[in-house]
Amino acid sequence: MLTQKVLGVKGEEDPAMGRPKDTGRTAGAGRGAEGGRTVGIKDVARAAGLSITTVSHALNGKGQVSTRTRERVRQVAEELGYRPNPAAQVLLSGRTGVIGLAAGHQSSEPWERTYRPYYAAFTAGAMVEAVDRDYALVVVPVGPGTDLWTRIPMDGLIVVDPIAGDPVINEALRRGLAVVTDGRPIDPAHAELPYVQSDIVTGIGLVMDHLHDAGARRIGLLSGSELDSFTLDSEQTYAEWCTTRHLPAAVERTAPGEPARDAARRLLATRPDAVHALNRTYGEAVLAAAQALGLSIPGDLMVTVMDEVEPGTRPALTTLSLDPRRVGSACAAALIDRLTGAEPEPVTVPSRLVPGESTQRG
Amino acid sequence: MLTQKVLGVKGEEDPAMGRPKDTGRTAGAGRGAEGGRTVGIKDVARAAGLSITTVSHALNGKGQVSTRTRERVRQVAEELGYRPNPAAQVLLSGRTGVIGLAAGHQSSEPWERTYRPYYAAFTAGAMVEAVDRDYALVVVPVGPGTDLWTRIPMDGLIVVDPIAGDPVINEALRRGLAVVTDGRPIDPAHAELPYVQSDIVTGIGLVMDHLHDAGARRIGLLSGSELDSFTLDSEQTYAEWCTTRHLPAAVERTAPGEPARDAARRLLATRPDAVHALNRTYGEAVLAAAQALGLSIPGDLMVTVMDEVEPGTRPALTTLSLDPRRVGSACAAALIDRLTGAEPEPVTVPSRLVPGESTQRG
DNA sequence: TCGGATTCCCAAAACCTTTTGGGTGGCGGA
DNA sequence: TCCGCCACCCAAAAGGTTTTGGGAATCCGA
Repeated sequence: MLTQKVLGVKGEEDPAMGRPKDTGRTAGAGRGAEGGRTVGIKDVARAAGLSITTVSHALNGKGQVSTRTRERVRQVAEELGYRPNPAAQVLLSGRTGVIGLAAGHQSSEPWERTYRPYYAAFTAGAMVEAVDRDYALVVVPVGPGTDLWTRIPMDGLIVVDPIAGDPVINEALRRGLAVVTDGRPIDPAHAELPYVQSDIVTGIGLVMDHLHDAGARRIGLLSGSELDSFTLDSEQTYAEWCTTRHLPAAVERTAPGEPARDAARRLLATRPDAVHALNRTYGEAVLAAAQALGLSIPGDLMVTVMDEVEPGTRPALTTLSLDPRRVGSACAAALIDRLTGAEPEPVTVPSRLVPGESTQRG
Repeated sequence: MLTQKVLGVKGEEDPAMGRPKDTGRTAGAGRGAEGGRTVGIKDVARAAGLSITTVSHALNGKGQVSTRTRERVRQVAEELGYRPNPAAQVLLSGRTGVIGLAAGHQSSEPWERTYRPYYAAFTAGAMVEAVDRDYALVVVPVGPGTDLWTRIPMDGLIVVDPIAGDPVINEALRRGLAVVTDGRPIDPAHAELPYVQSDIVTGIGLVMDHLHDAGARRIGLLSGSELDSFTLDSEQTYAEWCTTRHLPAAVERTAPGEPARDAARRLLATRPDAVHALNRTYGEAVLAAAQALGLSIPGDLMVTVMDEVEPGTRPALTTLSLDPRRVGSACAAALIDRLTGAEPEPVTVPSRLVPGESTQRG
């Protein structure tokens, strides 16, 4: 009886399918040099015996065109397979319907970040929001010597973690693009830009309180060399927290190009009983350095990290999660608000603490 | 001593930064209705007292222009902040430097898939490949009633899991776009398209052998309602495997719109001792249905699933992983080959089996 | 039959750049 | 002195669409 089903599966299939033995070679279509030029509105007009104007009006429901003519134009256009050239429409209207997402720091290997969970989730959130509002999102690489993005038409740009004097922002503004940033712009020249930020102040507070409650008294911070608001605010909030509690503070930063593990080693040399790391890489570096020193976790050292966790899973390291999907969504919303004339609402997205084993003593 | 460091951090910062108390309101720039129109090549020509032609030549290093003039043009253009309008360049050259990635089936909620790990990894792979070869990647939503993607200029399109008579492919071809698919095109009309595919035949073989080695003799397959090559090839390979081994086969499909759990229940009613599920959702549905029946895993029922696992982690469910990043990369490469005149190499990306607890008896 | 209002349609400008195919003036050689 | 060549530059077309500002019929009432 089971076998019957399988036969059924085999038999009732579309006859079109065959085993994949054919090679996937290239086809004929395309705007190549071959015969078939694309059919333009001009061709439709000629075929219908009408003017270009009338065809345009008929197709777009704009001007005064008799119903009969309108219908005939539709018919002819359909037969010819006419499709308006998007590039021409963009040139004319100035509106592309595309917003860009600048991925990658000027200061770092641009694409390394793409793989990171934060970017992936951010992108997904921004994409959905954009599409909901009838925009497409193009993720563009930026970085030293990468000007590809300037050659692709777009209406606005989302810049993640802007830095002081951010060249991408400057170039975008010069081009007349609307700009929204994820993270407060550091540069005073960009202070007027709309932005979305994660609630780092509260988030760092959550982490520190959590560690403190777990018994930590010498909490170190492993930070980065990038001067974005996330890093700066994290460091500052951390410092204020320590000062308020009259507890010692130790910040260590990875120099540009330096392996995170070296910075982690330096930090552990200050003998902290807990460390908060500003991203996953740094967190792993702390773990590695701790292991090299024979420190047990969480017994000798508690570790927390800024990272993204899959919803519903429990991370090994206690994690401060920034909800990047919501941040991305908010960025896209703000940018599109700006493009459509609405005043973007300043947004602060709350972060949440996901406890893991790395801070659970006993 | 620890405290000193913190003071250092607070003190040596760029004076530009301040606490984030200012609201992120909108700025002034933009091509809005306000005064500042964008400066075009015409403005540069006028300012330099030259013709448009000469300016263009000077800026692009094309025609015969004296070094002195060339330099002066550069100077003026810089001062005016001239940037060529990408839309005009696209209209003229016909080349956008953008390739699209169609996300979502015509038959399914378009965005549901975006969140899936497969898409995320696929996108990342395609994006990196595209950028390496000086193309940008725009992820466009497709689905019933979604024609947004047709309005954005691009040179080619990657279609994931094409179905019979795929409307996206047809529309793309009609527009003269180059098309590459992830998964062999089902429709005979698209048989000539270049494609990249995962090695499903080998992959299913791995899964079935693995289950068989673990003692399974009545292996069921939980499949989907989409008629793409992934589904079809999986089912067919599965059926052939069962036939060759003279073992019973049971395939159950979720009807469109039907909760996966119902199909899983139907499948378990055939009393299999192992089930392979064609995606994560289906795998979870099998687990849920098994639990409802009081079946223990892997004791009473072994479960395998097609899914992506983070490299270096061990999944709970034994997983057939398709290496979507490589697939995405190969798709982008093939598409760009096609655009640049090269003949795309047909590619088959191997899949790998990652054993988990769900098939380890004893 | 004429004027005016309608109805339907069209020519041309505009969007911005690149490229083609000259055109102009100066210089050297004859 | 004249011719040809060279160096430098430019006008105009092309690319495909939308929109502006009419223009030519047609129809109605007077």
